[in-house]
Amino acid sequence: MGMLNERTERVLYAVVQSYISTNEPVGSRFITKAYSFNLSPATIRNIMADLEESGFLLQPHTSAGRVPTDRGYRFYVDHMARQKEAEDRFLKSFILRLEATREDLDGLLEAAARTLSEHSRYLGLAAPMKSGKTTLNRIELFIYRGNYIAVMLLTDEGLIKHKLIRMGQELTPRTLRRISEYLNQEFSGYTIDEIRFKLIREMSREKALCDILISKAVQICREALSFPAGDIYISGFSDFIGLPDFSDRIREIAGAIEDKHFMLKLLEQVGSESEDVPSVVIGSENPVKEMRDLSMVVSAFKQGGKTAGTVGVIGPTRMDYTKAIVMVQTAARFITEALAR
Amino acid sequence: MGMLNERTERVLYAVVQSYISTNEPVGSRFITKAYSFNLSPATIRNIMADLEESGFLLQPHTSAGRVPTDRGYRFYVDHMARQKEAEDRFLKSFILRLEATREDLDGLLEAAARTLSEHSRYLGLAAPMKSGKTTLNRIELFIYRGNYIAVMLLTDEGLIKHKLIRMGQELTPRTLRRISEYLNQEFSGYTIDEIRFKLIREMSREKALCDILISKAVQICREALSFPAGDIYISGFSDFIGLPDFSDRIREIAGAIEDKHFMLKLLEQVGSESEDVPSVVIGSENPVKEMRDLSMVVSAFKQGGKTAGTVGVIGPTRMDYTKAIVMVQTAARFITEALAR
DNA sequence: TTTAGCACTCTCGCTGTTTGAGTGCTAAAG
DNA sequence: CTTTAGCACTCAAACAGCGAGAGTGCTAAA
Repeated sequence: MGMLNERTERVLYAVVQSYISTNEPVGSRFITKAYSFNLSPATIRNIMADLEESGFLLQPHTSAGRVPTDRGYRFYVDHMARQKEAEDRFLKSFILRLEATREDLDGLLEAAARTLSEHSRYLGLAAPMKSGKTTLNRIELFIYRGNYIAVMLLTDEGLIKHKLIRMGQELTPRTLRRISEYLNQEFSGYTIDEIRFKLIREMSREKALCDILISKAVQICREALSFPAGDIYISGFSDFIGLPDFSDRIREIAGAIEDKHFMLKLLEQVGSESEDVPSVVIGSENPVKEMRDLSMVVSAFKQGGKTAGTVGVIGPTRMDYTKAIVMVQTAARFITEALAR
Repeated sequence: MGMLNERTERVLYAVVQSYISTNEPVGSRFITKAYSFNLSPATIRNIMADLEESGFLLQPHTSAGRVPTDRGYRFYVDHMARQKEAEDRFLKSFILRLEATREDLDGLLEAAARTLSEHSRYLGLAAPMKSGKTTLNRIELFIYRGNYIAVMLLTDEGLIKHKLIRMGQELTPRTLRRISEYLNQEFSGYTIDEIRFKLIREMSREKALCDILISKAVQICREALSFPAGDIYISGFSDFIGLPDFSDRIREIAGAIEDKHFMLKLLEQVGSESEDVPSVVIGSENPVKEMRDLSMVVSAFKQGGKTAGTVGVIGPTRMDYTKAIVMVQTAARFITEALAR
């Protein structure tokens, strides 16, 4: 599997790199020149034929150059050496950008997605952990315009949500305060999922108790927790869609990207396994079939030891993996660090 | 200007309608058949030649059918009769959809944009009034994780914003409450713009007073008001971009749409004049040059007599104006009504 | 094992041709 | 004076044929 002799490997690298930057099938002659092999085109052809046989390359048609297969990219990614200098240059502008936005998690993630996309020209992504896993720090309630209640949820992770709830009748400030105290006492420190669970139990008990106050509280909390899908920041749409790779299928891909729910699930599925180093999913490896000819580089960022969300990049299979990996990794690290402060 | 004889007008309508639905240049023969004129193609040709001379139609090339000019669309829009039945059908599903989301303004607008785009297959837009014009209902502060303050701003219009602010040192709950009281007393009932103005005055006075409390308060308020551009809900990206009209220029258009700041300014510029009936901007009439071959239908919705925001649709110049106008109008009315409750 | 040489294949761009839709004009008919 | 039939004309789009060029695989010599 990982067994290619030195020379063959070099040829594979050359093909991948060249194809990544030009998007043109690459021929034997070109390789000898551009990568200064001391070999004749014929020899390269033999090597390429071998590489094709073992599934790392393929020809779009008989008289064209070779193009990497997904497997070829995979080999490239798994064996390539890190480019240190790219990292440094990127790191600087990245930190510069993010440092400027000392906001809450949302602001940070939005900036991350944008920076990622601007530097890569691919699609930049950032999303906090599925909100169910976040733990509630506290919940605040106010009366608003008589018969509405404004709810503000704060989580330990810096995520903030608000919601307006319409009430049947008006509540006095005093009742509201009591409700608020009850909710905080009962639910602070639990994750949203746990709270949802507890709420269900509470609902049944509540009937028995017939305590109107608690009933109201539970009702408010239920409504407040009925979030829409969850946040995800996506940036770089236009550059991405302008890429020559998808001149057909634009519609389809645009549709997938616009569906935030879908993207979130995608991130979640791919990012789950990642540890310190970003995970790379190449074309056909993608579990989601709509994404079969796209690649993703995704990494998780943490807070207090726990995974707190994901950042990443989506691009064509011929994306610049070296750069993408470095960028995503830097981004994840930086966010982790920023959250730790 | 509005002087075309009955018959000529009918021909113009036929061309516009046909072109809107097929996106193909329309010929004389086709018109006679499809719209059952009791005239020969030759006659129609003469009429069309007249229409071309007066600038309502043009030929893409000599041997092709005619296509409406922007002026042609304009005439069509200004003179067309309302289609009552389309309205009713749309109204029902629209209300159904929006009724389900009894949320705050944000939720309402998002639903509106989506409904608009789904029913039109164009780009659906919805945005609240520029936040500077909204009036502050109240401001709430809490301590969060020691050295952060969570700020929640509520406006009279149902707009809610939150922000996390990092403080140099920790504040006691008591100080915070006093700050909060000060801010509410000082700023409630003013518009955000006014508050910004007052803040500047306060800043200078503050130096003289040397009151640390007020100083802190002002600082917090300043930070809290440093919003990003403002919200706008855009929906239907993928359908829109898949339209055959922009198969080239996709990149450019996608770029413009992605730039929310730009879109917001666009809406503001176009929507300002609209009263009860949506305003229609056709292609070259657009003040913004990037949008010169797109059309927009925009309407404002109100709250308490004042304009509270805008909804609209963007499509190709050959968009279905009848439908778009009815839809946008219904949407605006419905939102106005929903806000009144 | 490498390489030169050669025949072969296939895309791409160019050219010319045909087809068909649609026009404008003219002259006859209403 | 208006409408219409007829006809010549124009042009885009579709198609076929062709040559050039890039790239290959194979064979035989170095």
